[in-house]
Amino acid sequence: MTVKNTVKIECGCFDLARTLDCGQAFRWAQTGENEWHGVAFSRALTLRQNGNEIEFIGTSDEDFESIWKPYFDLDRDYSAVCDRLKADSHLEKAVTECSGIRILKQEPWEAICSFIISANNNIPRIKGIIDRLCRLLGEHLGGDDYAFPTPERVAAAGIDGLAPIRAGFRAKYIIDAAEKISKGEIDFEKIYSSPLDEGGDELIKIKGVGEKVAQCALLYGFGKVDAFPVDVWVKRIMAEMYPDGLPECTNGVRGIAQQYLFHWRRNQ
DNA sequence: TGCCAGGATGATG
DNA sequence: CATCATCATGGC
Repeated sequence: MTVKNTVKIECGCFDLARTLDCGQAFRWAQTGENEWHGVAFSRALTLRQNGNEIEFIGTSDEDFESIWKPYFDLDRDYSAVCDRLKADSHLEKAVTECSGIRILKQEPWEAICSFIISANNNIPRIKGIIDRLCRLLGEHLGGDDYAFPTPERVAAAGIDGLAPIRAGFRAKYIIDAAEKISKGEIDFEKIYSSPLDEGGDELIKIKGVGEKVAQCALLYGFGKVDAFPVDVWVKRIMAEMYPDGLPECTNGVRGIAQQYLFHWRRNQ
């Protein structure tokens, strides 16, 4: 029997607000001055930050180890990663001004679905659509918390069943993803063990998953920290910063660099 | 290549 | 107030 309690950690390079609200995950909401609440892996969690101290409220030691540690990428040395990124004069600004962003390792299906919804969309509405999807089809976890619905539930709902979430033209893509994944047509093990482009090819079998969504899913859903959306990176941000191409220093952690740049640009 | 399919939201004029 | 672009697409 697991006991719910509060787990406290000391962790530098972890800014709760930036990590939870930088456009990589869409299910966290600010509930207080330094307090956030959300659901991942069918578990609700409240987080509080005080300087370097982070409290994980309402979890168990087991869940902290098996779910939240990998979810918040707590075993990665972000100080080392950020130092490496800061060696690049262009990234330095973004990493310094937006310090403390960690890459969340979300559930693969949730990441795929979330980034399908992100196509030609904006963050407030992405959040709204996902919230309605979870309320409509997700398991009720008590209180105001709902799990992200299983692909089976979503597939069963069908395009018409998704009407209330108001996903627009994306509904048919969500259903295609739910169907293919619930039938086992997408080989998750292969994605985990393959090089980036092969994993991307597997994901692109899903309608609504293009090159960029595939890279997002690899980064946020499969922990492939070197994946990043080439188009967004190069054309939007890097074009001004890097007329001569990508900096070498980000090899190995490009996804992390991308997230810092994305958040930095959003705050300009 | 460019546009559009839903539509809400924040930025901007 | 109006108008515009929006984080990741696909089909015409």
